[in-house]
Amino acid sequence: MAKSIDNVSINREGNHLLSALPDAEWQRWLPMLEVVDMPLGQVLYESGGTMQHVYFPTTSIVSMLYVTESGASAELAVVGNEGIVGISLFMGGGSTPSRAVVQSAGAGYRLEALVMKKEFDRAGAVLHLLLRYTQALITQMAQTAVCNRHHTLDQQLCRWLLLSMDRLQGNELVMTQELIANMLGVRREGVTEGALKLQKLGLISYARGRITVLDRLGLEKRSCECYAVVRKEYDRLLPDRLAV
Amino acid sequence: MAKSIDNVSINREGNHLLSALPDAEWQRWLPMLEVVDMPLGQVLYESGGTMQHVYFPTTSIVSMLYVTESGASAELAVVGNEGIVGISLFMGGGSTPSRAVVQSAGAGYRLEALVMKKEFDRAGAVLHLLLRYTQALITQMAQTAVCNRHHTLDQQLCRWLLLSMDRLQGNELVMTQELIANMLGVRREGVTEGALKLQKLGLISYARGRITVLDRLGLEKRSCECYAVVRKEYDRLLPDRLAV
DNA sequence: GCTGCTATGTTCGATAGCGAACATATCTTT
DNA sequence: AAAGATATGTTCGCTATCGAACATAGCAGC
Repeated sequence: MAKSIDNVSINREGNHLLSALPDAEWQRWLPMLEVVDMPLGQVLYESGGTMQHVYFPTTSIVSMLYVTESGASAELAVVGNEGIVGISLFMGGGSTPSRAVVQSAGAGYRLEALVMKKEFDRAGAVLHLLLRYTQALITQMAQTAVCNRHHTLDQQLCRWLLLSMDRLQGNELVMTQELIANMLGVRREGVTEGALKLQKLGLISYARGRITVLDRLGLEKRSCECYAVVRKEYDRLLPDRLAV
Repeated sequence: MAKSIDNVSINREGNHLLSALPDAEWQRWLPMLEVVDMPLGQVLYESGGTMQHVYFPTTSIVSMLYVTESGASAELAVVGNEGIVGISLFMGGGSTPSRAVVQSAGAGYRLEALVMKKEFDRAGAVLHLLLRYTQALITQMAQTAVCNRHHTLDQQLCRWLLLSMDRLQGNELVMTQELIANMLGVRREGVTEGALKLQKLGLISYARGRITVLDRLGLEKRSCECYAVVRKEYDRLLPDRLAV
């Protein structure tokens, strides 16, 4: 139990938005923040559904995913320890046409929707921090749109790996090619071919759902510009977050 | 001159965000709002550039456009009389990696950046209105990403025509196929072929940069779901706007 | 009424990614 | 050790879109 209390105080650094909070806010939020386990595939909110909580991932990654009428899917953005899941809560809509799914199992904090809304409406540092984060997220979504239009599957795979690695500690990613294909909105076979190339080049190695990045710079070189644009914009807008 | 004053009072209805303002705000803004002409191709802000004003289009349409390193372009969202150009100003970033270009000539209001920021930071109705609008815009960008991934050029052309028509009065659009191709991020020839099909079906007619929509419902049927999703979300989030 | 410019129409080979079917390999359970 | 499930590898024909080249048609200016 002492360990658990330790974790709580340590983990303030686990999510960069939380760690960027002024001390007063952090102290006020602390008793209301719940540590939650976020297993692979968990749906944090459904398309059009109202959300009961917002989530601050620490060791997990969450995808904002859109599923078309015909069943095809496409990731709009990915949220990890740098962000928050559920922006539509404070943006005023309360729901979005997309879905939030845990893409890489791990942990996070959650805060009740009502509490979050009240904190946001104090119109202080929290509001400005969250809006800056939202703009970074907008950039990611915009770049996803561009990338979907103009860049090859191989480039997109690199971009996706890099974005994901930035949101995790270590250089390993627990993720099948099937799931990656779902995120990118392409066929699994396409991801297999792309991954094979990257492995032959010595940039990554993988086996049955475990991908290890061996050469980060190599990936960046093979990626389209989209990764760097997004990365740069996150760094610019959220300078308080920890280096990754 | 009397006419011009008339226009001002009439034109409050020209932009739905302005018309949704509480009366107090409108009265305060009125002397600070500048009527501006917005000619085709005008760049309201450049990628990464700071903006001096925010714009409220009335009879014009503005595209948020991203241009890749290789010169390819893709529209992220379109803003017309329902919205505002320059959200990054109040979101906190001050700039974005995208560009805002006038896609259909017309007029609009503009407000000085500093004034806008001050008004937003009053944290009242203006803030909430603008954030709801921003969420609608986010939906449009998300749907653009999905559409770029999964839908055919023909479907996207229909979506684009419908989104544009919603932001203009009348059923005519002054726009060359070359420009449309730029927005959709495809070749001009592809747009020509798509437009030909639509014309043969009697859904539109066009000649040298003038497109007339003859059968709106027909376009909606040929469009992908993306148009309806975006439209619905705008209606949900901005219920005060005028019917189009 | 000619000239040039812009907008649209047409064609052809190339290619990235799709859809489907099937093969192999590794892990899990019994 | 056998059986099943899961993850990855491979192949083949197909289609939408691309890239490029060129043809036509309407409008603008001289």
